[in-house]
Amino acid sequence: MERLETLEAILERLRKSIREKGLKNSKQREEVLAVLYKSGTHLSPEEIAQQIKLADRGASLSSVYRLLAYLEQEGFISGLKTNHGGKRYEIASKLHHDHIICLECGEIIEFVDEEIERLQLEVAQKFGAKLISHDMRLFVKCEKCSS
Amino acid sequence: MERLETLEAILERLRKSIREKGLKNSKQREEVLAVLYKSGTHLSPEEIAQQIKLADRGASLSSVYRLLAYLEQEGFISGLKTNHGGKRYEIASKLHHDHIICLECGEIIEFVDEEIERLQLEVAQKFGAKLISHDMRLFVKCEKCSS
DNA sequence: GTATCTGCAAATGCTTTGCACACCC
DNA sequence: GGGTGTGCAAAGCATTTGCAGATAC
Repeated sequence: MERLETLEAILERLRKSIREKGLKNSKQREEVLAVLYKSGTHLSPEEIAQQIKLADRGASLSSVYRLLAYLEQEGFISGLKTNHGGKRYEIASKLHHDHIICLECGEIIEFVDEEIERLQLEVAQKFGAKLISHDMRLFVKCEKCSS
Repeated sequence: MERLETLEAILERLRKSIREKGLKNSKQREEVLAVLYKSGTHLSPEEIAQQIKLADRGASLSSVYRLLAYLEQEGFISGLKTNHGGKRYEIASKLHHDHIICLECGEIIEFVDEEIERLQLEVAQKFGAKLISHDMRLFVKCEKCSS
């Protein structure tokens, strides 16, 4: 999925947001965001901690959990519940998309279906409501797991 | 949401399915199903164990987990991951539906759009996957909250 | 300087598993 | 009677929390 911003632009937004809240920045916080940006996929907290360990002196798993919670709350990343293992995270600065999740191996596929998007708008209208956002997950048995 | 079957009919299906697999029935297994049928809502494993305790001699929490896993796999019930706490279960014998949720007042509207259902099947197929189930929530500002 | 952030280890919450006994077919 | 099912207690994971020391502003 293509990106909407450069990593540097996102980090600038992060720094500004931290400053405005009177918080303090840290290398670890930026690293978590950078790792998610570079990977482009959905990573588990464990995987993120591993990646940072490679790139740098590292971040403890508990810090990664704390940082992820903060970054998600601030809208820099978004979490996704899987059926296999725990939550996974991805950078929020991507084009809108929905998810297909394999119930057996946990693989995640991103997709957009314009027709469904249009129908969702219609459904909301039919009930006199204004559509703000949506969350759609298709749970499947993927190609690999079927063979 | 209205029910499609009586409890007795579901229990009959369960007994048949158990027989065909060469398994053995148990009071606890039927109780789990009965509790979910009667409640009509989403219950946690803990709540289910509590309910059975009241109605009967009870079932241990670990058995409830085992029974829920079996019943879900066999399609008698369906699990739902919540944001806080663990999984919750509901009887599968309800009409399928999705949810429209108002971000302001929290109102929940149930709906089904056959066209979207069809497209979801198509999307999964396009990726070579077999659709098992889906979860779709439309977040809106409802009619009342807009005026 | 001081409030926030970090790492560690222990605690927590939900779920699963090993084992001995109970029960259904 | 033999194979399933059950309850109990212990183990397993993912996640959270308390605390002492490190660090950013």
